[in-house]
Amino acid sequence: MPPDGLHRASGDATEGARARLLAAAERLFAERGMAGAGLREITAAAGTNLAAVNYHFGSKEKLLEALFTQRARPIVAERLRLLALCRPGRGRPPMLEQILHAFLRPAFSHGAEFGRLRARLSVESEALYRRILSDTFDASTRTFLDAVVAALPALPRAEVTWRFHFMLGTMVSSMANSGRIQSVSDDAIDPAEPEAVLARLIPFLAAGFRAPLPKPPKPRETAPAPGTRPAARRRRP
Amino acid sequence: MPPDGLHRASGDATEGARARLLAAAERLFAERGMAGAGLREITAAAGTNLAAVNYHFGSKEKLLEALFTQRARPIVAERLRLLALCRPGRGRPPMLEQILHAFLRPAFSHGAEFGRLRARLSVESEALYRRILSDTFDASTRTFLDAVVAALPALPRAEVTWRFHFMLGTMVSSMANSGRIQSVSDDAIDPAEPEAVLARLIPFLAAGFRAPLPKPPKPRETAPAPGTRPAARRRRP
DNA sequence: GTTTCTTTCAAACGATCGTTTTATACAGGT
DNA sequence: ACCTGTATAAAACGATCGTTTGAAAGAAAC
Repeated sequence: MPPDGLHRASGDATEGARARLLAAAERLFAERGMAGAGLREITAAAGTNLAAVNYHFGSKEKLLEALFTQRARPIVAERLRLLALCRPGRGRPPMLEQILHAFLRPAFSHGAEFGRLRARLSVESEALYRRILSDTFDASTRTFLDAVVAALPALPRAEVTWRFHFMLGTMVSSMANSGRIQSVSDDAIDPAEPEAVLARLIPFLAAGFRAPLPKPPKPRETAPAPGTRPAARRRRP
Repeated sequence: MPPDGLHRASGDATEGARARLLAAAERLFAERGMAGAGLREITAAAGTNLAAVNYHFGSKEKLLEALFTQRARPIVAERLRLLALCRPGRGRPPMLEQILHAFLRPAFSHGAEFGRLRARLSVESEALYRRILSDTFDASTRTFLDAVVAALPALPRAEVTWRFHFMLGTMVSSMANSGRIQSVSDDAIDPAEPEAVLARLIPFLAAGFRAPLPKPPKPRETAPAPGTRPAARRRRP
């Protein structure tokens, strides 16, 4: 019988199996996906029995939830710590680059496997995965959206929100491909080091955030190019 | 017995089953992933028998390959067509925004499901999936990288390559989340329309591409922020 | 009609899936 | 020793997986 609902959440000496299961699940979920990584493979990599996952966590899905609630906490904490350290620029709000650094650095410096796993969940459409991501990262993300909005007083909040989502996509995709960009281009580009990625990513994103406002929505009919399908069945509310 | 290797590749009147299987696979692969979507679910959605996939395509993986080689061709063709239409700006090379539009528009206007499927494969690490993406899109992508390099003569090619990868990540993530951005922010942000996304995405990316060069690599130890450790696991606090 | 090729169908194949069950080993408290 | 709760072990559960088989249906040519 399992111990209790929290499954001995307090620190213990015999946490070996739990920790090894979390590490193995992090690696294999990131490599093969949630549906692709089997419990037998995970438990074999962790050196435990097959039943260990259901005993310690309750189910495969609960294992993923426990993995996220553990790995995300230090990332979110360091983000907020770095954000609090941001000093204002010449004007009142902190420099945009500082905010972006506080947001992006913890995401890149807490393990590439977890970054790949986050990227996997971010393209998932199942409700469980979207809820896990939302529960673990939405609060701090909203805090940083507010900070970026404050740092860009010339832009309306809606526009900053768009660009913030673009930034999230760039971040997630860079985390997913961290360590392997070899395709397209034979240039020496080796984003294994988080600092090397951030040194290029932050100026790129900061310039994008500071881009002038695009022209307001011209409601004109642009004739779609030949061969393009309508691409969307839009539901009428 | 299957007809032959190409399985009647030429247009035929009785292509109903093949086409319906491709459409159903596109939707379900995008929704549940390659490992998550079963052949029974796909064939049921297509209105065919379970054995139809193995008869018409040979295997589940071959179905995915056939799906990509069919869906990617019009996208790549329209990309190159729009690129050829790009007119030079004041200087010699075409405007960066025109190039980005030629690259991004076909990706967003050829079906949201296929965009989500591309996003799924882009975070996959298995060799088959990376090869499918590489075979279908790498050639045209390299052409556009060259065009962007030519449009930004002040930047070294390596830096443009970094930013091009950032752009690919933003594009893929925006395709994956097309139609559902509702998280983070309650602002009215509805990226169902491709043109609405492009109108915001292209200025954002163009400004990022035109960002000044980041400071050259500080070759020595820059003291990392306190508390941040280089991605390793840490001991009990 | 028959013959031949193509496509569809129902059924089954072995393998693997997540989960559960049953039993066993090992603690510490009394 | 005895009991009690915790952790691991091996085996089996039913379900689903991708694939294959062999027969039946359909279509066109003769």
